Amino acid sequence: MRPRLQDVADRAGVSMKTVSNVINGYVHVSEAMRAKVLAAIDEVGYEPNLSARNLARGRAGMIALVVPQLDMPYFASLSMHVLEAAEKQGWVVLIQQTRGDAEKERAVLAGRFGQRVDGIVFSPLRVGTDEIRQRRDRTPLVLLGERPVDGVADHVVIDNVAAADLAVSHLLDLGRRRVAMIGGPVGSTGTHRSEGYAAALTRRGIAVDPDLVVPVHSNRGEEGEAAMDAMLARLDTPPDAVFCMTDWVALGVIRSLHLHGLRVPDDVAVVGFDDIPYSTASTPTLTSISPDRAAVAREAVASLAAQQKGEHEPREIEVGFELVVRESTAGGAGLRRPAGR
Amino acid sequence: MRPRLQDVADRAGVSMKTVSNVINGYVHVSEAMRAKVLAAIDEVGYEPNLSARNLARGRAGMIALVVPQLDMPYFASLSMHVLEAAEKQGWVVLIQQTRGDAEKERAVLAGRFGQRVDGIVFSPLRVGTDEIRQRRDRTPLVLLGERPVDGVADHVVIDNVAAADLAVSHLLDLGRRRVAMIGGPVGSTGTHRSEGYAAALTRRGIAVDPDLVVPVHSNRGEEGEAAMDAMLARLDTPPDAVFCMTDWVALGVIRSLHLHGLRVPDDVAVVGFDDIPYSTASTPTLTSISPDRAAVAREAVASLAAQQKGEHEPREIEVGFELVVRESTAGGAGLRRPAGR
DNA sequence: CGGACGGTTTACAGCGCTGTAAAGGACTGC
DNA sequence: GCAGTCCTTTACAGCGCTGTAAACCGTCCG
Repeated sequence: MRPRLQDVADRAGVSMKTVSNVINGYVHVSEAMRAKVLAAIDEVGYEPNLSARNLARGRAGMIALVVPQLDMPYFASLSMHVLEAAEKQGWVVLIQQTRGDAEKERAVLAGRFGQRVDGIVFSPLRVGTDEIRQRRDRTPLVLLGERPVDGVADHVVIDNVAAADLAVSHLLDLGRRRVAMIGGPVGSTGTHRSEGYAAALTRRGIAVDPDLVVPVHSNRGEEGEAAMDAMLARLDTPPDAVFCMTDWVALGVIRSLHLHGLRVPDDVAVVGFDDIPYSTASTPTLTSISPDRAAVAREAVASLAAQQKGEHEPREIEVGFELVVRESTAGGAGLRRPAGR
Repeated sequence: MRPRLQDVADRAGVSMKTVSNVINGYVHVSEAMRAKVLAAIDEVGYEPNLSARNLARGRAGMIALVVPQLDMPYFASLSMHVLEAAEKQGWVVLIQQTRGDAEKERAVLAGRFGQRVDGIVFSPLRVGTDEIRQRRDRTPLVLLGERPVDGVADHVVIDNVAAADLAVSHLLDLGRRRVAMIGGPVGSTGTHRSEGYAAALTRRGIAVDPDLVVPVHSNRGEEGEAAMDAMLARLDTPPDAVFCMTDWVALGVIRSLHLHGLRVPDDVAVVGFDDIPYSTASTPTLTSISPDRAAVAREAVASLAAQQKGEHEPREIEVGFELVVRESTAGGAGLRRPAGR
């Protein structure tokens, strides 16, 4: 079997607890003792058993991150940041995917992690306020994303209304007037962004034209392309700008425009949302709303830490975003990578 | 405190072990007893403590997945598949990033997971055969990726030489003769792919032209774009095809070609590697080598399961790939999504 | 020189669960 | 009616670690 604490203790001729003290960096251990124990640890090749430690300590040293799907660029990037933020807190991260399955989401709330984790960072697509309120599990929980939570748990978000408003206002500032939107308002994901879209137009005295709004049912590029195709087939005059719910959709939209002989941004300017890494590799590079994902991750982890320390009043935590202007709205002249990273 | 097994037992008026049997689906429990216990579990709101269970069972029910960086599309997608394959085995997954840091990679080998996991899926960038051979930790380990491992541990790979050969042969089949390569051979990542590139050319009696080979130092699109820019600046006649080490690099290359007024694929055909999701959203869509990631994940998890059952002879496990032909080599006529998904 | 004191080490219980082995009951066949 | 058998339930130790409290030990001070 693997060496245990007791084996090290025997080897060094000390008590188990002293070895434990050395391992955990307890201060009042003499230098001689420390050296002797460390040597013994090395000799027997000891590694602590974390299950046992967790049981004894009553803490897991681990949090769960629950996201819809890891190969979606937004969640991949977010996960990366959560891993980093958690590491700084001394937590390792267990990742779980729901694929938007309501049953799996409920299982998360029902305590499927069984005290194996000290907290849960959860990005739900299906479960709502009621189900969250009724959960019995006491594991600290923090929610991400746009679904409303009505103060039943900590919630980290960006102001999607303001972000969409900023994106659309940017298009209007460029002189565009027929601004289409691809990707809303069906499904709650787009609700806030649709709201921002409408707000920006209304402020300039432009009415929302239903002909210029096409919903998509996933965030895939193909969906964006098909939606743009459909819109162009329907209209006599194409829009002069498009606001897209996500960057991936925007890439599809650009593709559609290109295949219809429309130039981006000369004929049609395009803005995306999320600022995925490929924004700078596409042709043209993509203007996009860039949420501060690092901040989302940091705040989420901080929330769990606070809850673990006993904080219990649910908070709504807002983090920043910025508009990164690239070729798909600003064009190519001297702007090959205008505000890129 | 949270309810424990004993609390449920008291409530139901049975022994702890019977409750345990019910929870673990032990067969020889009478229906009446099962119902009584389940009711008690529900009444007190019991959830098993997994740390305690793991300690008692001597198994963790968890594996670690160690990758360089989660926001790289290849690893994001791979991670998704590993999560799914692990779930089928009843394992949850702890994810850790190394960012290619040699120290962190060594820590993985040194047993930093301390029996908290039943196995490790590791995609190393730095550590080599020797370090792996010398590790003392006995946790089952399976390696992914192209670094050679000389039979010191299970290893899941695709045949990168054959894959690159196939990609380049495809370009040659199209009648291209000046086939450039972006992304090798510096750094071991590209070695096999470079080999396949050379093999395909040689087989047709074409010599490798060093002027047509530009290494890149990361897989970012910007690097690909810069590399292509440099090559075009250097050459009198541009290549008529480019084989790129990754899709992301290919997107940058296409961008560079576009900005130099070269048409893809009419003037220059482009092939990528990895088949990232955006391959179908770019303009043009991208021809690419598509490794069977699901198989990689499946085999990796199966390897850990086998090792846990006592299997000890390290194996080299090869999984499949395919060439997905899209617009960047086949062009647009009737081929808008030629061999897409 | 005795007692108080602070630094250092130890003994031991217990975290919550499961494996083992054995006890308890019901049923079977002779 | 009794032993043998099978199904069901229980008792208990122990997984490997840490927290608590107490023991130990040398030093300092009055």
